[in-house]
Amino acid sequence: MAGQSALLNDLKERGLRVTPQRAIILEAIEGLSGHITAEDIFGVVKEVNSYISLATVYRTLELLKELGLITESNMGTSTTHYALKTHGTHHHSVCRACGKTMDLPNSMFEPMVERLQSEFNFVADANHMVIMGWCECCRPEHTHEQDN
Amino acid sequence: MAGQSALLNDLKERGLRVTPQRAIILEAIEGLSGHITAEDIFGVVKEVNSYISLATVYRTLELLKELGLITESNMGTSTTHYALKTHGTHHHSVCRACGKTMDLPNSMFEPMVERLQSEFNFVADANHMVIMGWCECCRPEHTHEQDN
DNA sequence: TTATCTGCAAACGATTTGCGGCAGC
DNA sequence: GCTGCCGCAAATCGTTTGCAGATAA
Repeated sequence: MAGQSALLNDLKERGLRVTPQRAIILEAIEGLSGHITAEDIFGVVKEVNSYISLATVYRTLELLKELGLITESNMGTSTTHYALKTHGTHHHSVCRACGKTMDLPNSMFEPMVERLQSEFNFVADANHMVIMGWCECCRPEHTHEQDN
Repeated sequence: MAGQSALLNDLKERGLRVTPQRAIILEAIEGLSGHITAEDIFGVVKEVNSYISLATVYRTLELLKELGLITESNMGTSTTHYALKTHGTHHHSVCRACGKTMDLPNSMFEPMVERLQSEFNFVADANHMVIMGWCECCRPEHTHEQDN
């Protein structure tokens, strides 16, 4: 909508080449909000130009990761999910049984993040944390025995 | 040392076959403490009997997972790490830069786990959580801009 | 005996890479 | 025109699976 993608400007500033492929891929990433996979991006990209290869999508994701513009997260599947850093700080729960995900507010994690910092000198990557577990519907029996 | 592995007894009780392969694999898992990979186990197993295949290691891990005797976790690499449920409740921080891991006490997460349960009806898998971030030595600049 | 387990090797899905050609700058 | 980028196809890595033979119960 802004005519020029914010990510694209970032590339220019750093002296990297702005190619049509990169423009299309970056636009796809900005269009698909939330946590997306390389295949999600590839799907959108193909509709714009079917000659762009999946390898280029991966290479661009790798680049954006290095530039610190996107974050990677593992949602419990074999596929890596990506999200824009600007997507805002929030987190996810993923049900191990049914796979359902929920958004969790940052406030849920703030106290823990602060304690990690003050007590362990560890700066948690508090952008897109993923907590595995079981949702309301899928609670198994062996979740009670957590008291050792 | 105990003559009979606890895991092995569990298999028997459930009417599953106790094969030499399983005995060797279970012993290896109990011998290697902490978070281990399929290859770690395979390495130990091979020294006892070099004919046991990696596929059997994976099949046994799958079985133990189904029985709820081990937990799986993703430590930020492409390789899955496994740990005995009896290993005790504790968690890990993993540095995205240098890969260093630290053990974190359960107390660090308890308040959060309780809030997840009471406010979201979500039972977190609070056995071996992994928090990605940056350790003392590797703190990058872009960890300061977390105030949106 | 017989259902379960095994080894092997091939299949798998996600991701990476080598290479020759192409195109931003 | 140089260098960085691309598409392609093959390689990689961790993990899974089909099958036919072996073996615990």
